[in-house]
Amino acid sequence: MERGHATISSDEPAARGGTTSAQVRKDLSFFGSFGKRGLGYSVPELSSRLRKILGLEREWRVIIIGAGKIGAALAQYHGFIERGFRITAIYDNDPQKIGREVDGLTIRPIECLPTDAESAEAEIAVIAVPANAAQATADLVVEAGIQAIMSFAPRRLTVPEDVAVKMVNMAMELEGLSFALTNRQPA
Amino acid sequence: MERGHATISSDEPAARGGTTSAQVRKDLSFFGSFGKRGLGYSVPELSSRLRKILGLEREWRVIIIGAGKIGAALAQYHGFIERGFRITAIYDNDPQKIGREVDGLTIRPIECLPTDAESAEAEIAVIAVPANAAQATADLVVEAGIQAIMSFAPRRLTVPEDVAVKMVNMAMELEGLSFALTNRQPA
DNA sequence: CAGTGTGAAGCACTTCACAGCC
DNA sequence: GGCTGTGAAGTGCTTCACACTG
Repeated sequence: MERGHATISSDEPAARGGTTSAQVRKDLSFFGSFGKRGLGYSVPELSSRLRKILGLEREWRVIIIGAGKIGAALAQYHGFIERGFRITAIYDNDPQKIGREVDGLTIRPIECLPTDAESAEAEIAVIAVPANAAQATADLVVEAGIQAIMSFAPRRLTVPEDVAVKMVNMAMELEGLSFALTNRQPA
Repeated sequence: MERGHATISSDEPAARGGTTSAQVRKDLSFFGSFGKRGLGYSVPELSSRLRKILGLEREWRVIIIGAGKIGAALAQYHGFIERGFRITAIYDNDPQKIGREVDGLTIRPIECLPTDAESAEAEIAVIAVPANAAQATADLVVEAGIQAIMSFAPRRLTVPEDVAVKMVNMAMELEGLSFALTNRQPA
């Protein structure tokens, strides 16, 4: 953060986040009021409160399903563990891939997921399989008792409402840029 | 799509997209009215209109900056070319990486970007560099005349307002799931 | 009569503005 | 005096509902 300020006021994170100070205060006040009037927010306290609220005090176990380009890249990406997300397993259904190692993890057959889940229960599943297998995979994951899914497949997933889903679709993001470029000046 | 319907009505894409038929009609009507009352929308016409609106009729040239885990994975990911986004170059500043090949592309030194840009102008830049280099990279990209950026660095980028920016932050997505899991039942 | 196109109502999120506290 | 916390006003998006048309 800033060079060791013990306290910050709402307009600084606002500027960073591209929003307004009022917004920041409203958001924070939703969880209670832990700022000091005339002073701002104590940085250590704010940080610890937010970590608690976001559930970042603990480590989450993440499994990756699909050891293709995206799945493998995620498994190797060390940014996750730094943020408290430990990848505990990676699965695929391709015999060619099963048994290979990715960043210290052996790719396991997807059939193992249900039994694995009993012993080493993971909380989050990353779905990185082809679009047409996405729903079946999601069903499997839900069946295994996992309640949070991040999916890279460009398909809306149908899951019970107590399961949280985040979709990431990079092609769609690019299409957003394409739209922006197209509907600006005529190149 | 559905098995060869010549026409669809607003509630079908609505269901797929997880929204309502009214929403779909409003969105489409923003660009003009090309549905037939009592019938629906002609699939070929709708498709071609949307492709035109989104700017997907042409191929866009994309460069990737940063040949680390994420950059390399993107370069190898063939989903982009299928959607009309051709990766034309990949850059890095690490001498160890420069000259290596990634999916048929030779990693080029970042210094070449300005001169490359003159000859083979790309429209979209993907920034996949460490967070602390993101802003400098963005400046470089803007300097080179590129008007659309997709960034994987967890930093807000400051760019001229005629430059479109899309941020992708997977750790933040995971934090969203963490929040959802934490603020559900007490596990 | 099925299904679009669209004003009008409803709703949620954002910004304003200011009393209250440090 | 500075800055939070928060009702009140404002703004834009979403849903409703229905006249209209092929």
